[in-house]
Amino acid sequence: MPMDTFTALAEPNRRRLLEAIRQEPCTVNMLVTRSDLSQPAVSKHLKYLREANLVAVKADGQKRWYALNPTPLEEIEAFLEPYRQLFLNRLDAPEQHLDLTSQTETNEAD
Amino acid sequence: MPMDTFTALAEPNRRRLLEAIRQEPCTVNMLVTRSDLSQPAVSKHLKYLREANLVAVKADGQKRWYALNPTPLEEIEAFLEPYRQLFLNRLDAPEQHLDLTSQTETNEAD
DNA sequence: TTACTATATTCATTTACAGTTATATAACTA
DNA sequence: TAGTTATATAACTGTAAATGAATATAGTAA
Repeated sequence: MPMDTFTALAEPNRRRLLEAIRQEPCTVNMLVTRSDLSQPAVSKHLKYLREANLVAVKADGQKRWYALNPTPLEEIEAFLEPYRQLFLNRLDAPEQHLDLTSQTETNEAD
Repeated sequence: MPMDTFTALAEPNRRRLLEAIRQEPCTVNMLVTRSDLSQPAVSKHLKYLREANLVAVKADGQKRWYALNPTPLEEIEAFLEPYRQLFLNRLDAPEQHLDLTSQTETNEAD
């Protein structure tokens, strides 16, 4: 049973790995170097990220290039959407977040 | 050690409980009725949601009214933000998704 | 007081997962 | 060919958490 998106993101090291992969495609060794994790630990986390379809792999000789697949994050986005206005109301600066429904002024030249 | 926001949301039943609480404040019995969970199971999940500070409780006689505290969800929002433009580009219909922050180099033609 | 209601907690069991060490496999290099 | 590199996997240990049954606690009502 593959790991779902929420569970994959629940682990902080996996979020950091995904952050690195988001910046640029990475090989396993690059991720080992940029993290505090051992190579098997990185490979195991990448296995879960693959199962959650959050990363795609491309073989290149011995190397495996891991690239981000952001599509499953839409599930998180969809979950978060109804809550967003609720916590946006609590922010200090109320001008920075725009109201979706009432769009009185055009903001295309910004 | 209290449960963090991501881990609290990793459990599907907890997400459903939070959905119910988002619609309106709920007592434990209301949540038991509206879910497939036993009363102890609901209470235990609520304990985790309390630890994650996602809900606030108000005692009212025997009843405990659970209300949503959306503030910790800002952490999820902050994590998701750099990814959003990446998967928004893949959507078919250009919906009215809000883009609060400054866009670096968005695409006007596709 | 007793009985009932609403909620929380304890306990035991099971499962899932994180981390390590060791090993396996495939590709590259000399 | 042997040796090295890159990555994956297996086996193991420890821990967190999911689940269910039983119980505890506290408020309410008779």
